Amino acid sequence: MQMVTDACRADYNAARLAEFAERCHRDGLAVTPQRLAIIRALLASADHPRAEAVYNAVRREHPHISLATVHRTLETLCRIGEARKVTALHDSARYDGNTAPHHHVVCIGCRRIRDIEIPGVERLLDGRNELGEFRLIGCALEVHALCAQCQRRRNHRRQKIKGNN
Amino acid sequence: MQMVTDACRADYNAARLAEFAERCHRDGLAVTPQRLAIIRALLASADHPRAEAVYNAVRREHPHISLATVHRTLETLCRIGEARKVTALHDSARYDGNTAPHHHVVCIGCRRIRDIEIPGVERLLDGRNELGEFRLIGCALEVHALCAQCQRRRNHRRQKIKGNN
DNA sequence: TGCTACCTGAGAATTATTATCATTCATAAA
DNA sequence: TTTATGAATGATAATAATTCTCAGGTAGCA
Repeated sequence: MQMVTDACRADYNAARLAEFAERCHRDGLAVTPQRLAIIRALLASADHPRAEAVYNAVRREHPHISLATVHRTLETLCRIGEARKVTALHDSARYDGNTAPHHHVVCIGCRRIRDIEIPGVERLLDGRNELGEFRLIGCALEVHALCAQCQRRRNHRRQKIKGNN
Repeated sequence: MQMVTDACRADYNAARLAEFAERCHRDGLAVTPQRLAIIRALLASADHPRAEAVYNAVRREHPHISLATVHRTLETLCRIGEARKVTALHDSARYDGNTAPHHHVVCIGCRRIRDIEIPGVERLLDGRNELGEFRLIGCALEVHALCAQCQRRRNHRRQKIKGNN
């Protein structure tokens, strides 16, 4: 596992950059030096940085870059599928009075949440040594879906990739 | 599924309130009208409300309650296990340049994130009709664990339930 | 090279949450 | 029942993360 040499990683990152540029052209997005620097910083970081960490990394090359640009660009990268937001679909904390073990379905359109029981999720983690020195506490499965209402809505006005950046 | 009558639900909620009061006494927490109102509002809401929604519900009975109290109390409920935070362990968005399908381990102590491959998660969702009118997009499994460093730290200064509320 | 729409930087605005602190109150002991 | 005391609350300030606004700049195309 993780037998990735530096050369291999460099090749992968170069491929990802090319893919990014290509996708930008396809979607009518400009390939700016800032965007390139931000995706490079993201690819270079082994952890899962927050916007500010990316900002600090990029600032070494682009001392005048704005934090707002980093936020905007990271969201753009997620929208076009060149990055993922690790943390949840919600910008504020949601609470659940149901203390029985269960999971959640979240509508990626309206962000509504519904409980769902999915037996066997915990069992997938049994005897997995990838956890290494981590001691397992529990897990939460977030199912991403589109509710009926949002399906209809999307079918009408098809959302454009370009969005409001 | 969901053949829960109103009477049944009322019984359950009453039991949960009693459980809450008992747990407060055990942990040295005061059973205040505000706390009772907040847990009642949480139990009564079918969705997964944010703090402000709970605030608006509780305000009907307690017009003078403070939003800060609602935030504090919801966190307290989570701490003592009478509620769950649906959304993630992080207060700010984390981004991941790895676009290959994978999941995440999060340390509940230091909030560090690590990628993990867990085959078969998606398969658990195949042919599940609980999704109903939701159209499946994907899913994200967040494994909660304690990293080696945080395990050592916790063994030293054992965390107390009462916290700093 | 010039046009144009998109992108960026700067900073204000917004939103969510937490901290501070004086006052009030729940609890338990007298 | 009264009283003492530490904890909880309300009001508000502070902080933190993110988004908005808009003037000026630049990528990409003709």
